[in-house]
Amino acid sequence: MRGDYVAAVCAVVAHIPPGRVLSYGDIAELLESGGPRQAGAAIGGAPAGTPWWRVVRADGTLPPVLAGKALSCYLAEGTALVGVSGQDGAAVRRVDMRRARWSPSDSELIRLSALRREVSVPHDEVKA
DNA sequence: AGGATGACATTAC
DNA sequence: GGTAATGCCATCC
Repeated sequence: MRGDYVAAVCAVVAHIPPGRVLSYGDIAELLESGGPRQAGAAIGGAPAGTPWWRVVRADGTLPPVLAGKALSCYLAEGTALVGVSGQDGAAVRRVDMRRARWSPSDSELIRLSALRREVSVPHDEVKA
C-alpha cells in the first residue's frame, strides 16, 4: 500500500462535503484498512489541495499547530463549532462532532467501497 | 527479527 | 464533562 493508501484517504477526504468533518477512525473504518494512526499519517502525507482540516480527531480537536489554520477553514466553511465553557478566551472552539460528523450517503458509500477496493487490490508491488 | 514512533481511539478515574 | 493511562495498526529505524 503506502502511496495508494494515502491516495485513498485523500479521495475520501476530498469527498467530504463542506461544513462536515470526519474522524481519523472513521476514515480507517470506511477504508476498512489499518487503524486511525495510519489514516492520520496518510493525511499528513497527503498532497496540497487536500482539505485535511475536514478530518479531525474523535474529540473534534486537532493539534495546536493545525488548529489555527483549521479554524479559519471552519469559519469559512461554516462548520459546526462548539465554544468553550467560560474559560478566558482560550479559543478552544473545537468542531462539534455531534453535528459536524459527516454521514456518507448510500451513493457515497458505493463510491467509497469502490475506492477502498482500489486500495485492497493486491497489485504487483510487494513482490519484486 | 525486534523495538520504537505516530495529524488516534477507547476506557477508567 | 474533562483529564490520564493503555491498546491498536502499520510503517520506519
